[in-house]
Amino acid sequence: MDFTHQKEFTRLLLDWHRKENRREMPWKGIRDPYRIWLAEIILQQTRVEQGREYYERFVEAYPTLADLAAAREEEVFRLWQGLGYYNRCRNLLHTARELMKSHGGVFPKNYEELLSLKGIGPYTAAAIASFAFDLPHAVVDGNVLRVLARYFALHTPIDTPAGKKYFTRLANELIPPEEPAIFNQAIMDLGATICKPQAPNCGQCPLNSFCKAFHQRKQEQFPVKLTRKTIRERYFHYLVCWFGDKTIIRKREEKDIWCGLYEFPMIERERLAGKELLLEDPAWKNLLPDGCWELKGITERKQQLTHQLIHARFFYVETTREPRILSPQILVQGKQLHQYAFPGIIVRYLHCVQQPLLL
DNA sequence: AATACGGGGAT
DNA sequence: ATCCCAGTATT
Repeated sequence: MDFTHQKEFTRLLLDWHRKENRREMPWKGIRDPYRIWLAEIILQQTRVEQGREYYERFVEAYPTLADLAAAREEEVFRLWQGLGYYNRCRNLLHTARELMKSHGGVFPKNYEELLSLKGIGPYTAAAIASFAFDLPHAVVDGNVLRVLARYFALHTPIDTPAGKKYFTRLANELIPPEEPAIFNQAIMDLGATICKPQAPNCGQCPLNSFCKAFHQRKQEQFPVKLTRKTIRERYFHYLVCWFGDKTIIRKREEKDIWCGLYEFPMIERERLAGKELLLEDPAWKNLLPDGCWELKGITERKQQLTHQLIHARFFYVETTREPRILSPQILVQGKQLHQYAFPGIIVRYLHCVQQPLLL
């Protein structure tokens, strides 16, 4: 590959990082691979400010890999509640246990073995390899893609496997083998603080004298993406059935959104449905024996996900007889609900509507 | 190669 | 509303 001003890129970036502001983060500069790993998993597709408190929470609850591996899954998911991308949480625990069981509780010290672990992809493997072990692997995240696409004015789309490979190879040409961690830290800091997605601060960018996109005043046109978007609309109907101070929940195990979280008995339909149709459905009818229940209220909420818009309708019902639970449903007390992790749409519903029952 | 997977902040 | 965030797994 032939790129102009490669040498200047690395030199100016490191010079800038040596003197300029660095964002303060609890995981910055640490060498413990466990905590680096934990931070990187939390930060996948997550803003630093959103992830920070989750990191603190996890370090407090599980100071070491062994502590995390020994934790109950329900508890770990409860700590993760609200962060999104819940497979990260499942893989986190899986890999913690895998490391304790098959690796003597020690992180592998090379890129390939790190990459083979569940939940660790190219970015996270490079982050652990460089930050914990000083290995010369360049991280390639959204910041890096943007900085490189602009500096070299590269039209290669960043959101394809081929594009990722292309930018990864470039980043690995630029990284100085003697201080990979500093380089990785610096390029992400630059992307986050100066080479921002919108309205980049090119005027005070340390690289502006060699930045090809800036020279063309086209910095906003990079990076190039193959935009595609289809939003699916879904209609969830929840039965919030109270028998005294107890209600029914179940864990979402299917391969779908919110896998691993809990929810109320739910019927999905092509469109919003009324109580007449839903209460005829065997799934709910069997839970509510004739004549001993009463519908007390209906609440609607929406939640926008990346590729789905969820319309939820909550049916608040009280019964005078104990519902006939079918596995994997469970009957829990309202005051125990806080032990389980729920999707945001349910958390907000409970918070606003069901306060007295939760105490 | 395309798609799914969350939730929140910034504009 | 739209974009994007210290990405990864699956099909």
